[in-house]
Amino acid sequence: MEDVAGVAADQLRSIVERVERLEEEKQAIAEDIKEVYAEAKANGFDTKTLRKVISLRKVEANERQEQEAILDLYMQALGMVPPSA
Amino acid sequence: MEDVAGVAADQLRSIVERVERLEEEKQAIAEDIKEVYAEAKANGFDTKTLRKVISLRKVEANERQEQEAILDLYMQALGMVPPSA
Amino acid sequence: MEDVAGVAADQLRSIVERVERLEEEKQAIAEDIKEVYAEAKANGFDTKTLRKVISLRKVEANERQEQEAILDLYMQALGMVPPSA
Amino acid sequence: MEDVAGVAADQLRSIVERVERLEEEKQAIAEDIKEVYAEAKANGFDTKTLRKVISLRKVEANERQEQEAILDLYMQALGMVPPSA
DNA sequence: CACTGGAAAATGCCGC
DNA sequence: GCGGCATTTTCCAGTG
Repeated sequence: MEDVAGVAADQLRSIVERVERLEEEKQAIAEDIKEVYAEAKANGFDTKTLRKVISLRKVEANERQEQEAILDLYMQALGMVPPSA
Repeated sequence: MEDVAGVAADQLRSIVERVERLEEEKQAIAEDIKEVYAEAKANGFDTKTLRKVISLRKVEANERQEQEAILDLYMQALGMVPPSA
Repeated sequence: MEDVAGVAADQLRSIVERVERLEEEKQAIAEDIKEVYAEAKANGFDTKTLRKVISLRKVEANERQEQEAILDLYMQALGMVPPSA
Repeated sequence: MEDVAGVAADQLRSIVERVERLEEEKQAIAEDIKEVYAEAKANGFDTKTLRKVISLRKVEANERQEQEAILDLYMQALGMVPPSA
């Protein structure tokens, strides 16, 4: 018989490590972002406004994406192929 | 001069792009994490418990940090320097 | 009927008042806490360290809770029921 | 000699206990507020909008207060007494 | 698909 | 007055 519990334990350890590793990376990037804002502030930019601008751009990007998705849908319905991806 | 309405447009663009790039990376990592959980689930692990385990480990690490921080404070109060960093 | 623009005005007023009342109480307590710290400072205590001590105690309590929560999860996973509450 | 360290320890304990007690009360009130929102939600109100309304009222209250403060200032400058408080 | 719980963002506060 | 930190609020993903 295989060492079932041992295998599960190994898997578990692997999962936990992978997640923790990824979360560390994510955290590191979050800190990079904070640094960018700090630098921007040091250069006289208002971070609150900056955040709002970036947030707005994200919303617009989402909307654009949705519109493209709808467009693709229509094109598929018409038997047309989408431009690229 | 490249200023538009009194702000350095180039700088602004650079900041926005850097933040957006970093946020994309962050998002990509978040998706990687989701994949790990999905795979774990497919292998029979209970994701809720997994998340709790990882959360607990984080809390424990956090407590260790807090203890160190307070130790440093005590040492400062006693006029001792904390050991290097 | 007391509805204005489709909403129950009386109910709305009641909700808003209750929340605002509670927020006032909360704020009052926050000020009490500040007073305690101010008094402590006046008696020669270092507030930063005090805050850290209290914070650490909170983290410890929190970890205990997390451990109990995960224990419950394990017991559930093993088909055992947690001991009442 | 008085038991200096002992006295300080007593004071410290007292401070910590008072703060923790107050924070518990604050937390209890926070939970009451959540309950009010939950109840409101159960009655069909949109909590996000409710929060916004209450937030707006708070801002307006602040503004009113500031205006009154200015008014008091002017009245003092003119040798007039403020109405009550 | 609504709800709960946890992560992220925003705000306010304290100390320097 | 500002920078960092803690709290609070908001948002979003996961769950049932």
